[in-house]
Amino acid sequence: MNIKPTESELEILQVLWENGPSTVREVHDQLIKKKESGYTTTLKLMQIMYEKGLVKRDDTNRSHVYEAVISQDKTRNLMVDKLIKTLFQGSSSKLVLQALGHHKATKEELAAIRKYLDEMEGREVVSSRQ
Amino acid sequence: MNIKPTESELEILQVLWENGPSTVREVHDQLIKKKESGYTTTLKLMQIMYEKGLVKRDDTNRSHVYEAVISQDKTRNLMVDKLIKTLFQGSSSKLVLQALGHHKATKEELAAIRKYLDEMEGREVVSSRQ
DNA sequence: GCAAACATACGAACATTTTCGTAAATACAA
DNA sequence: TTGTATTTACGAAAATGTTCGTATGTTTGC
Repeated sequence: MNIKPTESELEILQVLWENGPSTVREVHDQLIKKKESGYTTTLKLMQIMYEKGLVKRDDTNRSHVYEAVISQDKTRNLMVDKLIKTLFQGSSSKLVLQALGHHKATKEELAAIRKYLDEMEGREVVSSRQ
Repeated sequence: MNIKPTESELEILQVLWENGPSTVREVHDQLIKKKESGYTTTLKLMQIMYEKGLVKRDDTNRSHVYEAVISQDKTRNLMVDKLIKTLFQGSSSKLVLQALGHHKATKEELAAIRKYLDEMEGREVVSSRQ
């Protein structure tokens, strides 16, 4: 998959990931909560995404139902990868420290990260809980 | 600062951050190591960046010397912020786990992250290793 | 001084992305 | 049936980003 979604395409994918397969109308109704735009604009974008293979669609009914082809996880990975390459000299830990340094995380989140580090280093996870 | 550098602009900023204030020639010589392109293309881009306020320049000499206005750290933060907002539902820890999960980090890097977590949680750093 | 090399300025072509108007088909309601 | 609303398809304008040719001025070496 060599395809990098554009900004607008990402917004649409976001809706499809959250709400599952949707019609253009449904996607558009979500989008306009955030930003003014015409219906045919959303339609056109989704048609282009279809041509690109970013979404598939069921056109048995008059209102076609679109579904994301590329998963959120894959896309996240793609974008993180690019960011690390272009802005963090290929160092994922730099990105991690940047993210932790500038964005609040809850106790639970930090614990989750720590747990992940533990597993990664092959340590025994301390059973400090019931 | 409402300005989001474009892809090409980021490449130029990268060079300016690494090498400090530079002439168009110097920047261009770096860029062509990665990608074919004409000199006037680089020139034009840097002129546009100047108009946008992304760089400042010293034009006392014939070869103008350009310098990044926005710092690498600020830019990194900006981009990470956007990524977290648009793809990770505002959760920085999701981004962190994604980055750690899909990209190799060295032992030292992992240790640095752990140390950061320790400090963040106000814990004593356990010296459990040599 | 003069030509070659090098620098900036500028406009325009080109590419990509976004936006929307209009037409045609289909469903729906009176 | 007839008109109103909804949908897709399509083309093209508008907006943004990238690339480069050409003109013009400046420096350098002979």
